[in-house]
Amino acid sequence: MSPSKELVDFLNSGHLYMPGISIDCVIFGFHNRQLKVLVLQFKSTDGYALPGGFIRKEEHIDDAARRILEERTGLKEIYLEQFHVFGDSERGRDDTHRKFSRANGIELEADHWLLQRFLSIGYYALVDFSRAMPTPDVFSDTCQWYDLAGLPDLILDHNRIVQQALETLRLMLDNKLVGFNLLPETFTMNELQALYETILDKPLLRANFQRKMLSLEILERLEKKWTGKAHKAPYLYRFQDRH
Amino acid sequence: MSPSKELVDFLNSGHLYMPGISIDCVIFGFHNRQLKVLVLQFKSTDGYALPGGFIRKEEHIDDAARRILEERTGLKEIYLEQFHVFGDSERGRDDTHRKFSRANGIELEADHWLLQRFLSIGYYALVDFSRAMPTPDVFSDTCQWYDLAGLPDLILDHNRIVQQALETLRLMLDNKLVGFNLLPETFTMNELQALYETILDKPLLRANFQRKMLSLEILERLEKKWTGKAHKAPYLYRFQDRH
DNA sequence: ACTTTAAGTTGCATATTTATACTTTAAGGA
DNA sequence: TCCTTAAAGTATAAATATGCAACTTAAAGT
Repeated sequence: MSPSKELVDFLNSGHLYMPGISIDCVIFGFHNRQLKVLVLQFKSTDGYALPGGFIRKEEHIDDAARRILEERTGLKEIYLEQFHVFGDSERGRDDTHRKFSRANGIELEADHWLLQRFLSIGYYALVDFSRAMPTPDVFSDTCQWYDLAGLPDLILDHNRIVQQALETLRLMLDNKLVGFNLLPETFTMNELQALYETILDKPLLRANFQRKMLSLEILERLEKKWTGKAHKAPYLYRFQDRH
Repeated sequence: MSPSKELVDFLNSGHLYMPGISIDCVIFGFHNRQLKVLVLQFKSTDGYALPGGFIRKEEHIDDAARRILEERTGLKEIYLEQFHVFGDSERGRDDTHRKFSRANGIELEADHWLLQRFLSIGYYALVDFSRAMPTPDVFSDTCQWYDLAGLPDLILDHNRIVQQALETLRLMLDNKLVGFNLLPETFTMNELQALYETILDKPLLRANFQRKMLSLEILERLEKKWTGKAHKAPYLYRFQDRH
């Protein structure tokens, strides 16, 4: 098979980026009581990977992460946070990139920029599942949501990166109180509780959860939501604008 | 002035390291109810900087940080943790390194490896003030403890790096419970409380602090300490060996 | 109307945290 | 010797938070 122009251009674009450093994004979504993560599937190979990319020579690393997030989801102004640098000494020196290129019609030179050791800065993002538009990059067939529990084997240390992102998210849930992009604009108390239960992976008591959330005074109660169900209608809530 | 051999060797050693990435260490100590930080003063200039260094091409980033820590303090097996990557797009592109080299007798070429943009991975370490042996590197006149409150102006964004290390330390104090290298082998409850008060920068109630610490079951109570003071003698404590 | 169901709320026992008071002990001085 | 002082150690009370269960409310089906 003959290589695509986009692939050739990319493989020749090493001079645009900081060498030896990449960014990988763990993009969390929430749907049907399940945490989801965006995963790419490479063209012509069976490799799965986190959305990632490189840092332009004149670009702030946070801007690079935001750019990558927007390219994969179309979303801007999302909660996005750096959580760890992955720096094994042999990281990226396996044959992942060589195999991918070969499967797409290009044999990489031994000193190609993609074949060197790479550090990766991990970022995690929380996005509204219903608003994200998963978009493959030019090297991928698909960009899809996967249940956290049903993730495929990912390349390199990407499974570990997801794991550590999740641990960081759990820690942050107690401390910060993330300006929750994981839910749509308005939501019921039940939906919020389901999100917490999914992230923390443990059941919470309904009465206590409600009391706690309301006492934090970060929620705004709106009109009731019509459900059509044979029971009392729940209120809708929205996160208060932070000054 | 003619440049030293060490300096020349170092300036020619760029090929040994990952390009564009450095490590900066915020090394905390504790003495006289004050948090201290190790700071280097460059030779022949008035520049102050955090101990830092570069990552060898085949070195895990955590090993690099440990190596730098040991070179500056002589200490091994210290609590050391990565806390943030600093990645402004212009970071390292100012004239800090050029001025330093010029003051020491070397004019850097425009494309010298030290003059490019650098990311820096921030690590913080907690060390026993009394056991550390501050040791300047070949580019520094002194390596000294400075009170956190009385830090000089540091190069680049190093003051901000210290600030963020401190914030991370405060957060971790609640969650983890850091295997405290900041104190000597044995200490009184009062000394431990003073440390907490200094890190958190707020007073704590003596009675409650004692109860809390003892309930954690991480302390071992030893014999009493003779103070010669006109009051009850305090017990000495030690952190329990972890399994 | 009566039933079913889930939302919203309330009460209370228990646990944890915060604040205050009391007891103990080492040393100094009358 | 005995009283005083000061800080360590301990106990108690008050205020909050959490766990658990029950009660009330409202929307829709029968």
